Amino acid sequence: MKTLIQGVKGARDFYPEEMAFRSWLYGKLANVSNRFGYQEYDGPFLEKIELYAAKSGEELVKEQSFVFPDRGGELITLRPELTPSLARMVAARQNELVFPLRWWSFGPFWRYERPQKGRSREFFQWNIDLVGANSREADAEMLAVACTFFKDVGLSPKEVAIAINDRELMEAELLSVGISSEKLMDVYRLIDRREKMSPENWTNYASEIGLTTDQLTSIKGLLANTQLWRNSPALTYIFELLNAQGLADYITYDPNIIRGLDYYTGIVFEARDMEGGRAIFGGGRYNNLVSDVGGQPTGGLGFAMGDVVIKLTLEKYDKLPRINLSPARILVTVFDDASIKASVLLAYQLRTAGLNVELYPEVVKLAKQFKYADRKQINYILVLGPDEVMAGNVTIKDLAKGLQTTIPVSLVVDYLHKTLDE
RNA sequence: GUGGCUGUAGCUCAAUGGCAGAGUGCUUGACUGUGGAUCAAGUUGUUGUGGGUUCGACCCCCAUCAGCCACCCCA
Repeated sequence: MKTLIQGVKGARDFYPEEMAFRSWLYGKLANVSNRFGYQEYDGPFLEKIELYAAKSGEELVKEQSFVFPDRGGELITLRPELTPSLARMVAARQNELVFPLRWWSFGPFWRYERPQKGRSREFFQWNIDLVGANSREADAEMLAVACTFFKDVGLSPKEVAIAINDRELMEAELLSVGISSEKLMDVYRLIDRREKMSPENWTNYASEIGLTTDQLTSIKGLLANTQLWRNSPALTYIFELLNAQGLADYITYDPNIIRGLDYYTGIVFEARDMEGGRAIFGGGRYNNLVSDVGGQPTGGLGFAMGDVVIKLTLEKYDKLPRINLSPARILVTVFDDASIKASVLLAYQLRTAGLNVELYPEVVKLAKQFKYADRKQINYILVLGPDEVMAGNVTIKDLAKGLQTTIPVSLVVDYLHKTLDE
């Protein structure tokens, strides 16, 4: 025990049980992505630090990313997010890609932070983006993708909700109460931090960025107005489109949602557990990102969801899938040295017929083989003892039902196919 | 990066500074061709790691590693 070499802090092992969940999750989000016509892609796991420094701010990258010099001395970053890579890839082939493009990805990301529940240093993330369409229909589609995912994994509107806001609306409202356009970014940051600061600190922060008491009062008024969306034809229309798809139950309007990242230009949204807990995913529209990395101005939007928090949420609401970890549902036992060849042959025949079959790898007591099958949740056990071999039969036991039957070997493939289909 | 809690058998957890335990699991048997139930016996440890204090340390002190919680930050 003490001589075991420990894994890297914050990195996770995927034993078959965890891997099964990861694969299940991948299947769910791949299915949703594909149903909306999105193509799977991926970026490199390594990027130059400049890609992130260009848009995210150097502090963020230097302190929260894995950065190391390669042998040539160049600073390399383990990707902390995918959107900059996406923008770079789009910009690099802007003239040959077919827009609007719908892309999705599921892969590993790294951030150098102190691990705790719901946050590790190595995690998987689903990214999905719609680039080259600036319409409100595009906005509504991205939200529909998110809602559909929740529906597919069994999370109801009572359990999770997607809060949405629009930076264009907030900009108009803030300008109307006398905030200058130069102060907008500061005010966004102020709004984003409200939940994370004490009221006094928040008020102090407001005066630090040069807001008057009247202005702050106006901002508080805006943030308390859950009907503010009615001033936005765009949001009103988006809600209509979602309503038409029966997905509006997941959506709530929240003027406090502004998101921390500077690059959002339109709608912003995040999904939360209704009973508190971390944000399950976040996203929004970014119309300047592609041009920021050197491409032609191209708008887009998308969101990213981490595997850790969604797993916690599913766990909390008892929505984790019950996955049988054994690919094989059939175990062929071996009885003794005399009959073992018959068992090997039987397993071979079943596999040839397309069935997943385990053959017990050594001659031990039948009880031990049965126990093995039981623990591995292998439901069907085939026994080929002297009696069966002599008569050309095989005995099949259904562990779940506790029933067993003996049939001719020639019928076993059909029998198992039929039984497994039930 | 800051503050706090925790670390004992494969797992869940006990043990006033004085013999390191229970449940569960595992092995074997009751049951010489049958798991999951029951019963019996057996088995499981450098108490995270490294130092220190003490006649004596799982217990107290220091360091370190890891996990968790709250900050910070959110990609």
